Amino acid sequence: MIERPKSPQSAAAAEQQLKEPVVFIIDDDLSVRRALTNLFESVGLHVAAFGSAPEMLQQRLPDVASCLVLDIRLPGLSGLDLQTELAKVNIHIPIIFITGHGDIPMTVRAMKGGAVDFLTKPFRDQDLLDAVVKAIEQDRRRREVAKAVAGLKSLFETLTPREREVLALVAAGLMNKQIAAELGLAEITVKIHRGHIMRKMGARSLADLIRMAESLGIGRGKPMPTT
Amino acid sequence: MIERPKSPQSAAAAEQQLKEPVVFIIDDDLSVRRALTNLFESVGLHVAAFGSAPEMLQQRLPDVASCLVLDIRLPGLSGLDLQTELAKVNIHIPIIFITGHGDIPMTVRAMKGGAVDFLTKPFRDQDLLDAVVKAIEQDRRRREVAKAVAGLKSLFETLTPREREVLALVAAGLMNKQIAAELGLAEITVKIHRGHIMRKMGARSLADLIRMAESLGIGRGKPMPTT
DNA sequence: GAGGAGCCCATACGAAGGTTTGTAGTCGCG
DNA sequence: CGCGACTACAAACCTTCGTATGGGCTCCTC
Repeated sequence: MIERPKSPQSAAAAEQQLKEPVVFIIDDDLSVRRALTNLFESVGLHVAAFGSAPEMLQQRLPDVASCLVLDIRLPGLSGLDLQTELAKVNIHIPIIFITGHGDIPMTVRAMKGGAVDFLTKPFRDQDLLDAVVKAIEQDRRRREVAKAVAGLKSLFETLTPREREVLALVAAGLMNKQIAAELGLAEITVKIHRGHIMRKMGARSLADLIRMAESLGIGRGKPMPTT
Repeated sequence: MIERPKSPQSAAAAEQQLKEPVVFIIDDDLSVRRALTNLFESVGLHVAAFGSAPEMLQQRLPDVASCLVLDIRLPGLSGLDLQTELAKVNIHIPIIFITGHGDIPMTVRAMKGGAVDFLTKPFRDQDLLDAVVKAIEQDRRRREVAKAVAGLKSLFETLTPREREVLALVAAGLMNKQIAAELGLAEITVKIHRGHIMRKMGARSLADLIRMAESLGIGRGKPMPTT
């Protein structure tokens, strides 16, 4: 459950394994990569630059707030394609597109796909920096929420099947005797399950438990769009 | 609390006061308005068309699912400006932009501002219809949620100041005796307030009440981005 | 085949939640 | 000034919750 890779395979991802945000760059033009790298490093941001999408996809993405500065026009897998791919694999890194020759449909598709910003060359360095800072902050918040939910999920998984059933009915607001009837149990049994649930979930009050269940999409909530 | 206007002041808004969705159109070109109106009416959608933004702003917007098809280039108040204005006044109608001469920055601004879609002329009728249908569905869902929250709010407003304090602490998961201590009351008094709260809010269980409090941003929730 | 996990239940008891009935003080308003 | 609201509390009573102790069953694994 707790896994912590100790042998980083990529130099790029390795050095900022800790907590510093990282800006990923994908651009097939080396001089652009260099310029962007310099720009970001000049404000103290860590950078990992790649010449193509596949190069980046091979990497183990570090578990820190990050964003991706992406040229929309790339040989092979285009920027938009990469955006689609990442979404498919459930990687939600915020993307900032840059392009020299973009058009409106491309822009619309990118923004609909959740892009943070879309800049046309030439752009002001400051605009890109602003977008990057904003994107990283957004990713940081997203990761916070995701981590919290993941924590809840792992707690939930320590529950036995029966306990999960009981939890669902508790979250629905039924009384112990109603839950017992529903599941064909004695009330005392429900109480015991309930006690286990509270302890395992680390809930300090019913209000707590209800909110946890809500976050997990149990009882009355609709399933979350995942991490 | 229940208000239902019976004297519609605008013909346009009047005829679909009931439940049919409405497509608003703003375009300074009469022929475009006509064409779009025909297009939408041909698929059974109600339409209200205007030649400029102020014309529409004067209207009483009907309380039904709707969307706005907006030319980005308008004399006076531009489409983007209107989008900004509407956001300021807390009107969240989904907007579909259409334009003949758009550029990417405009597109980005529009999409960042929450636009549903951004079409460039010439576009396929079907694309516009798809966008409109999607936008209306989105608005319908938003209105549902907003209505539910508004209902909760009006219930909450029937609570006395003291009852609200108690509710907050209940939602935080405190026991009656703790709430009593916190507020300098006897436990029995808290129980009585609690009973009133349950009845006034129409909560059928504590789980119910907790979720209501959550929706209202009470206890542990963060304030919602409003309606 | 001993141990553990998961499930079920009884008895017993104390703690917490909730209602009813009745009392009482303060305020503001018509 | 009387009435209604909001507030607060007590006594009495019942329900619901929660836990502890102890017992029993099945299934699976080491």
